Amino acid sequence: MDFNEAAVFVKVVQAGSFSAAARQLGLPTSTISTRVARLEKRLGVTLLQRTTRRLHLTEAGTLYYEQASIGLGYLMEAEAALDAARLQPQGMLKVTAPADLGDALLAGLVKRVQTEYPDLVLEMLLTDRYVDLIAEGVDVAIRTGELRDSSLIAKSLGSIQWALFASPLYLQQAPALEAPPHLHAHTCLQFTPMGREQWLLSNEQSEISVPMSGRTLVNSIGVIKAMAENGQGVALLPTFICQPAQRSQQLVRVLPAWLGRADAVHLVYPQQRFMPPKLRAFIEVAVAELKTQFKETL
Amino acid sequence: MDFNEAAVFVKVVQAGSFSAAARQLGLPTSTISTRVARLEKRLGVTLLQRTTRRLHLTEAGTLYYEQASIGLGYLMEAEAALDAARLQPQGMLKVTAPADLGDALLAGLVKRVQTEYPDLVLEMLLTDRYVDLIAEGVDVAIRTGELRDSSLIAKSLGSIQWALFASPLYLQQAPALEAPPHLHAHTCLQFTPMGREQWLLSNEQSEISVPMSGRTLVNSIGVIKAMAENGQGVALLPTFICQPAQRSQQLVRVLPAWLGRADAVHLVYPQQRFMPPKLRAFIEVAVAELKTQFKETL
DNA sequence: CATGATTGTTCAATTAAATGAAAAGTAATT
DNA sequence: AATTACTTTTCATTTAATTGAACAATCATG
Repeated sequence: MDFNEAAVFVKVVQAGSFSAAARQLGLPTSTISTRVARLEKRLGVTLLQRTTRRLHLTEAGTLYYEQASIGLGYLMEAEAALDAARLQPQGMLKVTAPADLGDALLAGLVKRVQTEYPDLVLEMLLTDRYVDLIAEGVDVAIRTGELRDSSLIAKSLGSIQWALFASPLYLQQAPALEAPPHLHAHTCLQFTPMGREQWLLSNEQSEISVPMSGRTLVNSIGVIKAMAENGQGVALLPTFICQPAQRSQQLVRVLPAWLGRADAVHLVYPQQRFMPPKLRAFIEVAVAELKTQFKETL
Repeated sequence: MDFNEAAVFVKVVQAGSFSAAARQLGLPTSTISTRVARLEKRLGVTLLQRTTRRLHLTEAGTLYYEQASIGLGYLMEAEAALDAARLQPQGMLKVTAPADLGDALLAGLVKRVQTEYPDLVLEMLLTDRYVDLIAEGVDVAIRTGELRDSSLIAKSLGSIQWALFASPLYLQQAPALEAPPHLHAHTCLQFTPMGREQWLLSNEQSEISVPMSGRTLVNSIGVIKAMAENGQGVALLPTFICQPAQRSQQLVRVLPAWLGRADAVHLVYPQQRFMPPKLRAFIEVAVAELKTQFKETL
């Protein structure tokens, strides 16, 4: 079954002659002649009666032409629809990110992307579990930490710096906190994925492991931040998330010379032959927006 | 633009894998792979995301598939419609014939054709003028006399024998009519297309030309026959047309040893690669029916 | 964990299609 | 009536597509 023969036949009918069809299709007349003849042979009917320098569609030709031309219209429509979609970023883009990346950060990202590309629809999938992008039909992920899947393309966004925070009220009432070992005398608000046993802190000279009592563990950075603001203890949190609370003096840095770990942040997406415009658009905006939020990776 | 690529792509989607599509299409997997890749390159988009031994239709792929599969459906429908039409004679068949071939003969022909092929619709174009079959969209002609267009296929039906007829009543009252020269004493009812000047008559030994007075000329065989039956004169008419009148003794042969000309009769139709079923059916029945009506050609 | 089966991709050899040129036929123009 | 222009068809040469085989990766089975 060769649909290109049908396409040539339909064009011949529309153009009124083999020669005119050849000109319109940019093909030699011998190609037109051969393809129509081949179609007639394959179908076992005469579609065009051709003598006296003129063509006459046979009844079979008319029957075939009516259906075939509609079909070809759809096929061309299919390509036109793709062309239209390609020229501007539009449609649904599905993004996955860690649930605790920070509401303000994600809200800001969505706002900026959709301001620049009004036709884009974003579906954010915030989850702590590993997401298989291809299997789940997710276009792009924001991932922190070490990357697992080497078949994906990764684009660095910087890194998340963790640091110690507490409220001024808490610090007024609490024992002195002048070095990391003093933390064992304080209420430590632990982020469960960070680990239950210890906090690793470092300064320019050294690194220290502070054992944790494990009394307060929450797997939500937002809840831990709120508890810290309420004076319920000392928290180890991403610095970029606490910046607004620092400005309003609800939180202050504790032991500022000592830092938690730094987690790399990447955009990751599947390798594919042709980059969809909406994905390219999203990546461009996300990089511009998020690089300002995270610590520059050295 | 290569629609066969689209067909392969659509089949891959429907089958769920390249390998399954290859089996269903009877093509090697390398052909499937190459054609889909070529389609993606030509369209400039990724239609299928293919990793981990599974396929995922991209959004572009979905967009394209929806339209393309409808289009291909129409194209296959076009072929199916032709297949159905080919298997039984049906539809309109346009036949041209001389206007004066005889109502009974033509009525009989139409009746027999349509009895044997109930789905055939016959349009009879009875005319004296030359009909260009292809230009006028006529499928087949019954032609008498010498053929003009050698590009048509001709199938002999026999020949029309012209002979002298008159009513018994006329002959009772008229002068003796025992040899062709006696005709000048009679009223000769002339069929204009036969010629205005003379009647050519022949027997086994010789041929004679009888000059005509030209007083009664009509270009309708039916009218001449009716006049002869009314006793208005002697007519030179096709024998097959007069057989019923002979049986009822309204007409009798005059000078039976002397005959007019014999006109060959043919079915003629355009040469074409594939004989439409309805034309083949008509020819078969027309030959069977008409050969019994005309004198067998030696 | 090793093996076999299945997937999709790539490449050199084979096969098929496309093409330019020429031919035959017809219509339009001079 | 002769010439020119245009049509469609055919064929040898050129070009492109198809294919079998091999490869790499993954899944299912023992």
